[in-house]
Amino acid sequence: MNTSPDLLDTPRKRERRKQDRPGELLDAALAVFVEKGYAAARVEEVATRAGVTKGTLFLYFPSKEELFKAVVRDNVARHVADGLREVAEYTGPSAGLMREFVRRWWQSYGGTPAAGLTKLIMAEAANFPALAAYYRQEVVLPQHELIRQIVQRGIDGGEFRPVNLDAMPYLILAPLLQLALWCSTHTACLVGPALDAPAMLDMHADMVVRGLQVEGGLA
Amino acid sequence: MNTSPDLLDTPRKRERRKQDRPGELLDAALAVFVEKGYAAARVEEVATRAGVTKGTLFLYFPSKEELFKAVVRDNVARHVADGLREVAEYTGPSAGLMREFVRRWWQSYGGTPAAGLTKLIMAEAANFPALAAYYRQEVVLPQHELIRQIVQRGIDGGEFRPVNLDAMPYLILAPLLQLALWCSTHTACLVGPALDAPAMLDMHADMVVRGLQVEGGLA
Amino acid sequence: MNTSPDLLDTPRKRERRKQDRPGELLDAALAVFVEKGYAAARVEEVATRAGVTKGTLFLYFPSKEELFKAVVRDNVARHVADGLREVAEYTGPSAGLMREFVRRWWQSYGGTPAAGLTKLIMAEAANFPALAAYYRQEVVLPQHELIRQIVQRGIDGGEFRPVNLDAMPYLILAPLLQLALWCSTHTACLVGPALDAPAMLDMHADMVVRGLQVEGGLA
Amino acid sequence: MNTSPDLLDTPRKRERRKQDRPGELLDAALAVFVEKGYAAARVEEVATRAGVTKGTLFLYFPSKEELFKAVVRDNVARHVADGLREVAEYTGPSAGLMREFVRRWWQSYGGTPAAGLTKLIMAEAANFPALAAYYRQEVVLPQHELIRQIVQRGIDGGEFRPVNLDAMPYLILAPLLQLALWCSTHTACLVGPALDAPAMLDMHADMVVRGLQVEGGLA
DNA sequence: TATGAATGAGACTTCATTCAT
DNA sequence: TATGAATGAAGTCTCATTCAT
Repeated sequence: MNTSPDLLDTPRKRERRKQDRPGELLDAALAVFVEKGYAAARVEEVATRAGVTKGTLFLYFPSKEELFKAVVRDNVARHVADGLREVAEYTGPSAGLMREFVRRWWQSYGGTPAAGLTKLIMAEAANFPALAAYYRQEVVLPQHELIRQIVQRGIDGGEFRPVNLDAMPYLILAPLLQLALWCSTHTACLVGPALDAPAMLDMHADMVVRGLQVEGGLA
Repeated sequence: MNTSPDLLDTPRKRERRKQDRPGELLDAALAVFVEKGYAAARVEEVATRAGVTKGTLFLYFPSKEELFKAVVRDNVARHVADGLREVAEYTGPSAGLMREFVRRWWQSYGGTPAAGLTKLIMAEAANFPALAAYYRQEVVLPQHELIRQIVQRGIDGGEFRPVNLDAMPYLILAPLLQLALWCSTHTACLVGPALDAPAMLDMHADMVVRGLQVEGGLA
Repeated sequence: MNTSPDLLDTPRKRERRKQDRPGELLDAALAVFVEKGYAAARVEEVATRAGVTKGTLFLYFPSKEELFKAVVRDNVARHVADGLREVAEYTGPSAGLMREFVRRWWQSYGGTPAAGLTKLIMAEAANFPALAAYYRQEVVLPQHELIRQIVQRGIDGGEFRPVNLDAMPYLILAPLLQLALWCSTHTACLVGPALDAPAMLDMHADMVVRGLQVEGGLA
Repeated sequence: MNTSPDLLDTPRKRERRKQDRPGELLDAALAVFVEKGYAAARVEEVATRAGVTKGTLFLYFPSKEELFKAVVRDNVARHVADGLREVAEYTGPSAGLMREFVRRWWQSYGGTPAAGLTKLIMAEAANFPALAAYYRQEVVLPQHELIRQIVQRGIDGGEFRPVNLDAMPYLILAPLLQLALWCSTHTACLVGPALDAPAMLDMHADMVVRGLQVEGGLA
């Protein structure tokens, strides 16, 4: 009957597991959903990967659909704007800022398991319009805004040529998204042996910067 | 009582239908699969959209899976390398060739219903590895090769700077694929009001060409 | 408008086919039903074996069930009591009569395609009680009666020992029915390499006669 | 609050059910398959007779076909050679041995629900050749061998006349099989009011023994 | 909290039957 | 009479969800 004194600071193993359950389930669910797609994913496989049984999963999430929504929210919340805002504090040439953005995007999102969300949301947009809208609001729009700001900064500083600001987010994000997509899919079978992500990112940043710089800018 | 002379060239209604059925079903199936994903698509909806009943569909395709494969093959066969090869005969500056490629890609694939395949294949790659391999072989690799050739041509002609040839296909295709993907998804909910595809394509081609041109090239 | 004079005695080929259709369909149906069972038999296969299409079959028989009933009636009508009655006119020892019965039964029923009916009726008795009753009335009971008469004749003549008349039909028919059953099923897989039917029949008749004869009868 | 001491030896209701389920389902399936035939049997009826719903059945058997195979194997395993081998230890006249064999065959197989298998296998031999082969190997051949041994014993002992050993299994088993078949089918409709099985068996054994005994043997 | 047996709605698929030609 | 495309009822099977333990 003795309650151990460390109850509060050092939860016993059992309890820690309990607290981790939702997280473990969400991780497993993300993996399975990304791999199979929403409809083809079986809740039993999610449960198994999380080390519990089907019934247990339903103690934490009332339905497959809610589990799916939680997966999206969890990963969006986890990564959105994670370190991106600090980009605002960057001082230095806009070319470097752009390269920094690309690097950080990959670090905090594209290279993480959450990148699979991109494919997932894309594939299920028609089936879960509310979720798509949520994703757009929380992920897509902020990223677009950030990119516009970066480009505007370059133009204002005379480093970049004036361009249509609205197109840039798409053109800059597209290779990043596509790369994330390839990496989260069993890449090999679709695009071939090992994509060298870092090299690709550098190349991409390079192309973007060159494409934006004023003509003969560095001459 | 006059036996019309066109009895032979004007097939009777029933027969005409029979010939058109597979095509109508494949079109309907493409639409439903793209919209819902493979697993969430119901064969009954495909049949209904094609104007027939469930049973009829199985007269032409032995299973949902075979229907899916047929959809992929039909659309791949329909568009692959459609007009792309003629690019090879292009004479003139490589910058113009690149712009021509982007324009044609959109015309013959990205802007067609078949563009939905991109999302479909991506989402189902893990569930249908054989199909993914087929797609890679017939669609991905030829496109990559073509892009490498265009860039190489530019480099050889002194118009483009030397770059890592292997990265270029990904960087050039990514915005095209992403645009196709956005357009084939109920775009509005994900990326917002109306994407101006032509403008985006021009901008993309522009960025690519500038990113590749030798420094101060036109100076 | 000239009706050829031989219309009645030498029907033209086309017409003969038409007249034969029902018979050809019944033969094909018997074969398929025996091979697959009623439920597993597909009307299309029956039609194909008869050289026509599904639709044509339904011009002659309004439903699968009616086709089945027709098959039973046709074969029952074809073989029942075919030559058996004449047994009644037999003069000579009852042992010989018994042997003659066995021989004729096989000739006119057990060895014909109609023998497959036995299995069919047995298997479908519960599903088609009316048919089973019909078969019992037209086939089973007459045969039983005949056998009872033969045995009674032997007893009356002092050749056979007095036995329970009611059991004899079963005991005498069982090996015949079973043999018919084995022969109509892909025999090999069930009872092994080639059953020598004639030898078996002789042996059976021999056993029956010996089993019936008065003790030391021929001594 | 008293924890009953028999907690371990009296499984909870749920668990007991779980253990019994396969057996209950197999029994129900045997009955339905025998009654309707494989194709006409509906899995839902099997489930209902076992007191569960459709879905539950598929928890224990992955498909209708596997259920069918399990039914055959279960019943074959249950009865094959059950008590028949002990016949070998029999000491006494071969006539008595033969009568004993007939009695036991009925006791351990013909008179049990498993007897329905005979009809089932016969009817489905063409549709399930592997199953037929299995049945032949495990049931038919051992029985044939046993019968040959019994007859041989009688011949060796001078009790039976020399006969073709290969025909005897068929002739001796045929009435037994046929009787089993009649009893497992709604007998009434096919062979009439109540077959007196015991009397029939005695009569059969009697006929066989008389048919085999050396002429004037008992005189 | 965790289990896992049980459920039943819903999907794919088959095939007897119809009917325009 | 013959065809064969089309139908739709019915059956097998899956899997999210429930609930007694």
